Amino acid sequence: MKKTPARPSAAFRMTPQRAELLRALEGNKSHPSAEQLHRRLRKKFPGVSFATVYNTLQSLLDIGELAEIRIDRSRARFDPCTDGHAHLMCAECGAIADLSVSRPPAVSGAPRGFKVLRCNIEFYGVCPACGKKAGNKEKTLCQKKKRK
Amino acid sequence: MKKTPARPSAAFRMTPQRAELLRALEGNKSHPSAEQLHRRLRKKFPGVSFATVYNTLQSLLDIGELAEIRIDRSRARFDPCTDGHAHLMCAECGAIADLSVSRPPAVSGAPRGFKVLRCNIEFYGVCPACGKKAGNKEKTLCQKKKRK
DNA sequence: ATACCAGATAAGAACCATTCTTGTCAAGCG
DNA sequence: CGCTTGACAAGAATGGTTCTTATCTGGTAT
Repeated sequence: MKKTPARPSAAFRMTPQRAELLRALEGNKSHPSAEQLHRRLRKKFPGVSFATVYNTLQSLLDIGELAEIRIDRSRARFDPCTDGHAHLMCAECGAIADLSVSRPPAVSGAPRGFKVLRCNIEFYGVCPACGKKAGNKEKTLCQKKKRK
Repeated sequence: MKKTPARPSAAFRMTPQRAELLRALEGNKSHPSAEQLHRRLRKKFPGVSFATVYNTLQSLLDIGELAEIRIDRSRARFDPCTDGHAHLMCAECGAIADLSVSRPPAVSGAPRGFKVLRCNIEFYGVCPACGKKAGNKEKTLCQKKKRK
């Protein structure tokens, strides 16, 4: 007469597609976007749809096995490492690097009664490779770049 | 034979629409979205288009008179105060409050050669009003909320 | 075993903030 | 005055993400 728990508390159900997506994420330090993950997944499962990628990513986010990074204004990026580290993104090529926060920022002016749940720290800059390129080319080419 | 500077170095050209938008922004601590600004602007100029709002906002961003805030994942928010303060957003109602950073975070692991240009610090939480509401209602209602 | 059911998948439509395009207009300058 | 530049309006286009609908599948209860 129970409500048929059936699957143990609706845990993450493993499927071949999901396993491959997990494999693509495991230890991945490149902070891939949904599109990149979809491309990679399609190599093994040519028929896999974008919805499957988004659904799986959402499930992983729900169970806390994945972090969504919003440092890239034009699309979400994902990080299998979920400790609350900071990120540094190259404004030119979009590469994202990890940073560990050894000392959290001290803030003032926090409205009373605001319950803080999470903190994001993001840095924007120019990566070594792009910095080198900028040394050669004129800067005029890099100005209006908004999306990749 | 000069390149006809015409207007003094392409400065920000004032128009009634722009003046009204500036008025809407001046001292505005609510971090409005483009849509909110458009609504407000339409009260005085019913025919004003979204493109005008975006164009003007972009111009203001270009000349550094406005800051774009990305703490709200679903839309850009704007802040007439451009010093690099931090923000705190209520995950329930979307309200954004200001915070001043009295001590910048210390980070390690920064890749060599990365030239840092800018830093964002964002906090997410629950504002006093929503915290009170959550005390009454069940939490089940607030789970899937993604966009307003 | 077999029917059932929750969840997974595929395909594509829908959504929506933002950007782009096109044409028109106004203002400053020569 | 005509030219040039930039503002404006209207709407189309873009593109990442979400939603919908219709199967499919694998574990569970009977």
